[in-house]
Amino acid sequence: MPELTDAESVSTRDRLRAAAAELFAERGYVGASMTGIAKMLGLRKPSLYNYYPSKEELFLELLERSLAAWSEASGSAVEETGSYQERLRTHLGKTVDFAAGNPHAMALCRLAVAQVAGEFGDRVQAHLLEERVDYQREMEAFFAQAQDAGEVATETPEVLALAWLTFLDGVLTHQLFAVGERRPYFLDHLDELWRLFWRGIAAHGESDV
Amino acid sequence: MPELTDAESVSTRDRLRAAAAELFAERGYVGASMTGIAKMLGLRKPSLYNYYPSKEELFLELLERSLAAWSEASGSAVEETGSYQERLRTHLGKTVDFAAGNPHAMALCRLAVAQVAGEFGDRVQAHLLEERVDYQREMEAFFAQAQDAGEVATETPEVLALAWLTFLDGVLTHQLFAVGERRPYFLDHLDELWRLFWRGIAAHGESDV
DNA sequence: CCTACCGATCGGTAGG
DNA sequence: CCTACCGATCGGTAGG
Repeated sequence: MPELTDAESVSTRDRLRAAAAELFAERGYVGASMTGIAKMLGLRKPSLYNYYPSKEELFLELLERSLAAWSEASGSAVEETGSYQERLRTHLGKTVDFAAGNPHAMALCRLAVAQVAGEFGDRVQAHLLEERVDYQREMEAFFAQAQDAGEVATETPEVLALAWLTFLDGVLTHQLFAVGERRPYFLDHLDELWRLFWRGIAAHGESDV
Repeated sequence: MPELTDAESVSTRDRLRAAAAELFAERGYVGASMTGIAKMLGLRKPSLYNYYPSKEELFLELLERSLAAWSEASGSAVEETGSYQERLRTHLGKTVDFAAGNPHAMALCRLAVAQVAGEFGDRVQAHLLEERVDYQREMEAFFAQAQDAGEVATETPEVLALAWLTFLDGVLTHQLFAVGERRPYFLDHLDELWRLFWRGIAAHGESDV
């Protein structure tokens, strides 16, 4: 918990986080050096340690902030208005928009899954997996409600949530491959992809309400 | 192109590749050190340079071999027998089986997308993207045929192939999160996920053949 | 296949 | 916020 001194040092802290997220995303955990991050800010390496006590702490806070920002930006599908179909479509749009606008956040999460080694890597991986399971549970609750409303198929909510995660991960992978493209080409087809997905999980012809 | 001397040195080369793939997968490109790879083989670092002239060449060959093995193991969906639905299901099964049995191959590909820096990183990324586009084109041809046969919906083959890639990437992401689990839990639901996916892209009620 | 070694860079600290 | 520095490790080479 670093203490805040004045407005300027908060601002430097923000710039530090932005630079670090960029370098971690581009080069991986080990490949991003503290010297490299400092250079992006026009500073020398030791100055960074006024803001974060170690590289590990810096990475961990970036990851936590990314997950929190993501979660906030994509909103809770359960709390939207309209049909469950509309709610999920809105949730998808928010999530994709966040990922498009914050490519580093997505890259940090991918990194954290596997490519951070040792005891620290295990902590990071466990943290991420926990968030993922929480999200999965939330979506299971959403699909259970959608099922009660007769909007989705009669598979278990667990399977429906798993199908949603599969679709969402797939879309985000397209985003990952589109780094560098100003206008990712798959975005032009997002709505068609969504419609095909929804058709797969929508309730069958007869309504049972 | 290293020259083969005798049976023993080929075997050491194979062990080197296996060890290197494992360490790259676990720690990323920079995080995996030549010393670390050598230690896994009970050798000293300089000995590795009898087999590969540099770390970059080693990584590149591992990536190419992984892609080739993957491509061979998952087969061409177009060349299977049976309905297009059956062909695609078989293709999915082979791909998932390969990924489950060769987690390092998958990890190397994820690595290569983003976390290899500099000029070498650009080469690697371009190589991978090319393979992906080739695969996408192949699947577009598959879906064009399936459409002629009246098995799939009337979206363009491009969109259908994109939907397939989305589904497949999503499934492989589940696999990525399941590293360490002896029996990835999502595999128990693979067939249900497949059915929901197929329902989304299958031809609508009336047949137009 | 090894020992010995190269210059460069790593995360982090001391001290101001 | 800096200079100066720590021991460790990096990819790679020389020479045998």
